[in-house]
Amino acid sequence: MIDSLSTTPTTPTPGSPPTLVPTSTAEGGIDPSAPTATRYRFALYCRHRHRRCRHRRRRTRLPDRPFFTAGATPPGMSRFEPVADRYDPHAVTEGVFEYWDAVDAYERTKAHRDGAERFFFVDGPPYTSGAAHMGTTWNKTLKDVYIRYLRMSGYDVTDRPGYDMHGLPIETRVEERLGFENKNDIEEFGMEAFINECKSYADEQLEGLQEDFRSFGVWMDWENPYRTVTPEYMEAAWWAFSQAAERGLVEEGKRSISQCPRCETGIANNEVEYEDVEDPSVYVTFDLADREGSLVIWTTTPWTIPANTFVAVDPDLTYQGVRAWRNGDDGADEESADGESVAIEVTDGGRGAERENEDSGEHMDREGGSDLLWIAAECVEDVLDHGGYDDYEVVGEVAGSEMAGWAYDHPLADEVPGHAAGDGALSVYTADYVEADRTGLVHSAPGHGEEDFERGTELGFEPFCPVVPDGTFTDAAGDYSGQFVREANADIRSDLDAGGHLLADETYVHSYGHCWRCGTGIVQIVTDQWFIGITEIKDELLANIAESEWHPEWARENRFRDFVTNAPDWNVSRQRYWGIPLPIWVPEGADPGDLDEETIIVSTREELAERADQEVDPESIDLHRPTVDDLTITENGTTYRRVPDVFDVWLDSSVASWGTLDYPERTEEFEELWPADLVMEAHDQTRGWFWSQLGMGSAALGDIPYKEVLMHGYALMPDGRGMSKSKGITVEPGEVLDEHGADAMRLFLLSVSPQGEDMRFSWNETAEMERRLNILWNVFRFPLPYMRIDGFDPDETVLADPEIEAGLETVDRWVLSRLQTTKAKMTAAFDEFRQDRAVTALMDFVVEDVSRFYVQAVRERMWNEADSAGKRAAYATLYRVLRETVALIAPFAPFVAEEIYTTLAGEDDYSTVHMLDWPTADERWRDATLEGEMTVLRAIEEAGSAARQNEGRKLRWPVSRIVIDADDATVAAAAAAHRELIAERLNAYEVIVFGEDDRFEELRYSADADMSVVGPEFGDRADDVVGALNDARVPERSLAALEREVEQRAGPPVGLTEDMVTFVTEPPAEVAAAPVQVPGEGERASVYVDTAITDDIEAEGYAREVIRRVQRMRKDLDLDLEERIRLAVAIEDDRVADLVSEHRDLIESEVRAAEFVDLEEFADPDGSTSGRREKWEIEGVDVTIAVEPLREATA
RNA sequence: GGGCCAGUGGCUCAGUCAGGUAGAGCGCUCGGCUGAUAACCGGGAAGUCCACGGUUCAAAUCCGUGUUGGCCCA
Repeated sequence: MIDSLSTTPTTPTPGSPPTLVPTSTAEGGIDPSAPTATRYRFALYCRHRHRRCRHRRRRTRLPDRPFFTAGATPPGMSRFEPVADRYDPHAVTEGVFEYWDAVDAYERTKAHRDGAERFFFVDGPPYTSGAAHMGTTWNKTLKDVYIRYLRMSGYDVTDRPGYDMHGLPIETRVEERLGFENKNDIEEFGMEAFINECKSYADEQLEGLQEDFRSFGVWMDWENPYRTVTPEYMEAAWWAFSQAAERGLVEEGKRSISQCPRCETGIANNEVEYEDVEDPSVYVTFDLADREGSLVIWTTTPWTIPANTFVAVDPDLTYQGVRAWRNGDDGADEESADGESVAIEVTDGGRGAERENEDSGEHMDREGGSDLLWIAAECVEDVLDHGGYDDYEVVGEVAGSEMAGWAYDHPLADEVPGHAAGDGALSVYTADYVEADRTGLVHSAPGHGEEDFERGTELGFEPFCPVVPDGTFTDAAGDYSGQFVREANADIRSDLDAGGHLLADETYVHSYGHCWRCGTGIVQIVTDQWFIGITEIKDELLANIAESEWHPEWARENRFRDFVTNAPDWNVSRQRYWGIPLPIWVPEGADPGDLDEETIIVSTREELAERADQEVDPESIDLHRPTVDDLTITENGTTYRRVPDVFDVWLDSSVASWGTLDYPERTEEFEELWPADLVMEAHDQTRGWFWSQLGMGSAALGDIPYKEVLMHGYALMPDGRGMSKSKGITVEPGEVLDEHGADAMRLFLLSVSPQGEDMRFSWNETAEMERRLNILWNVFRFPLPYMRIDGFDPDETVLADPEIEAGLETVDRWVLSRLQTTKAKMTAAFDEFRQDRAVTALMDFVVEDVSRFYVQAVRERMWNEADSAGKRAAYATLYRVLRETVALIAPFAPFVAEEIYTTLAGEDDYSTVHMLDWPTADERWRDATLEGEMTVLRAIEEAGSAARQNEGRKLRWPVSRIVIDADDATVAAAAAAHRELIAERLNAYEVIVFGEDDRFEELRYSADADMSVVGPEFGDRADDVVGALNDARVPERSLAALEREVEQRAGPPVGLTEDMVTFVTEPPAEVAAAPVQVPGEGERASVYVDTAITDDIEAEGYAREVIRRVQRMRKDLDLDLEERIRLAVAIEDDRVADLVSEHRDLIESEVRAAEFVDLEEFADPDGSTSGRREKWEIEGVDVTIAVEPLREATA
């Protein structure tokens, strides 16, 4: 089955350069050596958007096409080759899938870590029904990112995926498919045929899941998953069960269990799903046998009354005997005895009240108009309201303990003649499950309820259960024989009513258990089942919990510990077909109920072959039913037959930690690796796999099977609702892949905390991730043309070379330092299972630091044609940044990482990015001071930008000077240290910094007057004083200086105080100001931008306007980067023309103009052929620009 | 019915452990840039920190009650 998915691996070419699919087509239409051709990289790229590309991907991989072979392209050709203009996730994914196939990337990556320290990860097996939903997708993506990270960190990681393929869910799916209604249909169809159907169904689903997981780039061992249906896996379960049996933990016996009447099998507590349903809510009177009056009980399951055996009371509760009567013609909601009006809440719309009216005569007759009822004291009024009584008086009061022993008559004695009787039955007992709720007396049927069963066993009652596994009454139920229990409710209620025992008949909405698969309401019955005695080793379980480390920690300490503390014995037997058969053989004809002592529990196929009476080949036997059903064992004259049950499917996955290692068939890996280093599942698995593994591991091996747990949450809808396939409330992973691609989807899923909290899926955020990948793409493709033109060789031009290092500029050192900090942050985040923080750190680095700052800062250097130390240093820096960034993003976005890596990598590099070591912070390149300074500098830049903007001065126009007036020494030092950079970023001729000791002396201060203070203070002088205040400009921010100034104007004495004025800073004319907000520190400086225009500024401004337009035209003409042009610029303003001509050299070099001529000299004055002529308006001046490529013009 | 987790601008979340002027990205809006160009940069508006009560000089943060959502249990 798995084989059908396998591919013939291409023989790896050792040392072959990592080239993507070459860009020529099979037809050879394009010369791959032509460096400027804009060709698409992926020869077999499929443009239509398909749901999942995987099928086609497989088919298109044709090994006979030579260009699929790694290394087919001449070495070096693919390095720095042009890439698509825009990040196209589908194209990238397609190409990378093909590349991975071509070079066997996965196999090589694993082989690369052969012999390294082992890391034992165990995959929690998804159940094979249905496709991967968002939750499974999130789960597998998380597993993938950690496996990839661990591999890059040097571990040899086990990555065998698993599939949970047995069990009731698949049986019910197959039953639906075949149109079956119950077990009978299966028996008629034939067990073997049915099991085969189940197997093919599970296989089909498995295939779909495998393809789903691959489609978003999960790298696990898809060729070799563990499957719970294989003989070796089933043997792992047998072995474990036999180990538990050896410890004496396997028991058989009667238990009250939850039974699904449709599936006709017992189900585990954790398979019961609770749903709100409307049930009968009846108050029933049990007439006392040896004294006057009745006990009142309440139940929502009238069908359990035939099995009533005793009534339970709380020994410490006070019970009252009350004589109650009805007025006869009143409704139910009259006044109660104490005169207070009581509202009666009935959910049946008052039918109870009507009935009471009709029947009241009967009660009146029987009890002379009143009833004597025994009820817990605090429940009296409530019960009487429900019963429609109008008044009452208390005639007796006893403690519950005193009621013990009171006998009563079975209320359905006539209908159920075989009811429990004798030996102390039908009387009152104390029990700890009684509460002062409803009536305070509890109808107890040890043949049904779990607590009733336990208390009944204590009291020595043989459980009376007149119900068979399909939920129908047996003959023991008398009149109700053959009826389905819930359907008998109506008859039972009317019989109770007829007998005068129905005090109130209402309905009640409450949550009630249902079968997790088919949704049928469960019935609680007592049957013979097999158990693992978990409760016997509860202390050990709790102790073993402490051996595991959980993320988040509260998951273990609260949720899991509570669950384990309350866990009952594990009912592992199911009366079904599609599962691992119980390896239990019992003596033929032995009585069920006490079999533990005489059973044979087989642990392996080998053992089965040895002990079975029939010929068995341990190599080939299929352990499923019905094969094993026919095998008998005869020893010491006794013949043993297998019990027909199969295991609870939870037992299957509980043995995964050794089943995945094929233990006990193979022992070596188990001995080396067990227990698991890490498991990773959603929080529903506290009751599921985390629990079942703990139980089975402890029972069989005395140990918890995993050391570390990452417990993540559920995938929710964008609006916070839970997803539900049946209700059509889902976000389908396939849709997200189509819309945004695998990398963006993964990045979103991984950007959410994996620690216990639910994830709301967000289309917006996923789109945002795609956008950020596009930014990464742009950052990556930006230097490629320059690197190519300049023949940059990353193996020669390296940072380690002192000459290169000498050429590094501040921004280079800064971005390298930021890279180190980012690596350190990411590693720390990964190590505490917060890969979401790692994503954030990386994306911030790429977007904020590299794209928004570094690339902007180095553009000029790269564009310069001349070779320089600075340019080479920039190449080396950006190359290093990109190479490491791509390694850092590889676990998260494996496709785009590969695409970028293969473009950057050379012959000596690994063939896939995923073979790289996880980059670690190199302290040599880390400079915390520089990072701090640059934070300040960027704040200054922002302030400068804001100031420019306020003045309407574009960045293209230089400013004469920028003044930074810092409030503290750190900021002043940072600004002073990077004057040049600030000048460059803000396009200023000069940057002046003032610190604490000296101030920007051109500043003046004015003051705003507070009229509410100044007015009353100065009376009729107020106008003069305020006038003077408004005009005053003082060189320092002091009250004294202000006062002197004001006194000069308004005449002394003035006497200003602090509360009268607010100082306002007044920069000189044409100087714009803005505050500098340093992140995390607040306002630390002011920036002043002098926007006065000079001839120099105007000249350069116009020149840059011209340059920009010429560049635009080059672009429009689709000229190559290096193409020389002939240029003409005609400016219809002589003054401006003169100014611009001052910068002729600048223009020539910036736009690569080889000839600067007059418009008339153009070969084609219209610019309609090779060149272009356009008229622009720059700051109100008309400018005509003509451009033509020199090559064409001279041709 | 009980337990655990969560609730912060329109959206997604940080900040809560350790109380001290509420932050980011997206979106919106205004502007800028222009050989990264369907990209990029800057400014701005936008918050009852789920509600109520308590502790405190001071609460998004600590405590209590309630409420909404998710998971688990009965």
